Amino acid sequence: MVDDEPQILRALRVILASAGYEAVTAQTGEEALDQAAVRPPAAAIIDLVLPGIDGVEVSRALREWSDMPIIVLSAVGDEDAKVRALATGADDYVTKPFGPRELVARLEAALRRASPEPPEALIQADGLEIDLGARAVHRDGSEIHLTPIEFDLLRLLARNRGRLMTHRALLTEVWGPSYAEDTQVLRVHIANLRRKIEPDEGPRLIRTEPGVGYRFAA
Amino acid sequence: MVDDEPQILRALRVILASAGYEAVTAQTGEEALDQAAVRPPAAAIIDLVLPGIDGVEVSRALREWSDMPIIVLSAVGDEDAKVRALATGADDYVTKPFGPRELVARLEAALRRASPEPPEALIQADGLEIDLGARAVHRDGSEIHLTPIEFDLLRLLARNRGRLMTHRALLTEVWGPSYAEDTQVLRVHIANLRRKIEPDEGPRLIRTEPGVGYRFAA
DNA sequence: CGCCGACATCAAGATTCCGTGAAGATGCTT
DNA sequence: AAGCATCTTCACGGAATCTTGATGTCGGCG
Repeated sequence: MVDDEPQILRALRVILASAGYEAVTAQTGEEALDQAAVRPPAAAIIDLVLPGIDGVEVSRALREWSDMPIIVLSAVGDEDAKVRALATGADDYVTKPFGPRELVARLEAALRRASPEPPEALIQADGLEIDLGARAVHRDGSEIHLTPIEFDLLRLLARNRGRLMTHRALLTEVWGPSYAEDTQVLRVHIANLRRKIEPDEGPRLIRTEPGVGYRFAA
Repeated sequence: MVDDEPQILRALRVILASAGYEAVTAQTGEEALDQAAVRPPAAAIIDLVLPGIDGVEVSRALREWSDMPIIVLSAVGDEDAKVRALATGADDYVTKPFGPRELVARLEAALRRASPEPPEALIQADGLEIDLGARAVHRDGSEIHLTPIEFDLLRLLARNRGRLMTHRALLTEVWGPSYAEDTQVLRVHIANLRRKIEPDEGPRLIRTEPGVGYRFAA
């Protein structure tokens, strides 16, 4: 949120906090751009009139590198100002005074549009495809059925490709901290997983590091 | 564009035509939904007060199967009405009177946000046809009657073809967050749905992933 | 060469989870 | 008030999954 009047910022902060959002504030455009660069927010609410660079310029600068929803606030209902802000890249233009619930509703409508669903990764290795989003694994086009534990294990190993995962790390991640010492159960599930995903010939995808843990081929 | 006053429709048509858009008009919500189903427009501008079903209901019905940008027009600046419309799925809410250039600017801001490829309104899989707009399901030309919950379940699964939907995701989407743990009721409805839509032979359309959720065949 | 630790594999239980029929419960229509 | 459609809850057999114990294998080392 960017506004040169601390009073407005306080009010906005209360409104957003009660709707479950965390607010980061700035009083000038420069300050806002600096903060957004350091820690990009999910959305921006920008007052039109600011000392130094104005709200439209801030919007334009944000749009250079970000798709975040931008809502411009203003006391002026001038049509030219609205058109200019919206054409520049703002998603909405709200004139003061506004109701707090309306602002939240407009913010949420903009957020809904901006991020339908973050794309999930697709990991590939030696003919094996791991679709994290669909929770599915394929080899040569045909699906391989994995049980929940097997998939969790594979996902953990594949996300840390090339890195060595200790017995303890695998056990605490998949089974929980209370299983940290139970290497027996880990061995069984690794064996089951290997039977399903390993290629018939060639080097193994899951390598054993005796005494330490397992590693997914790089 | 949907409005019960022909005068407004004419004005809107001029505004949009001068901005380079082709406008299709309707005077009631039912008419609008019919036209949208036949030839889906790129966006919708809907008056809030309509004879019969109102603008918010039209928005909700469109959202059942479409992601098109929706702008709600209204003479009432009531905050409740705005919040309700925006929460239902509208992208913007413009109060009359409005400037023509502002409307076009808001429309273009909404279009800019819209996804390049619209989601399919008719899903087909193995002889099964799911018409999201009409909330109807057919197999081999004959209609299959589904209860509201069954249709919502099927729609959610079919929209995420191939992706695994967890119990929690299905329950929170269809029943609401408070039902997130009630897997029992989910099992019963999945069974009922399967009885109605599954082919007599061959692999199942809805596949069970024990301990995790369900998946609609890819 | 034999022992030992660590691992892989196999084969039962043990446990959890799922499918299904049927019996209330609810709400709407006639 | 009765009928109807729908949703929810319960009970139980069966299936899928997980765990556990036993056995076999391999390499290092005294």
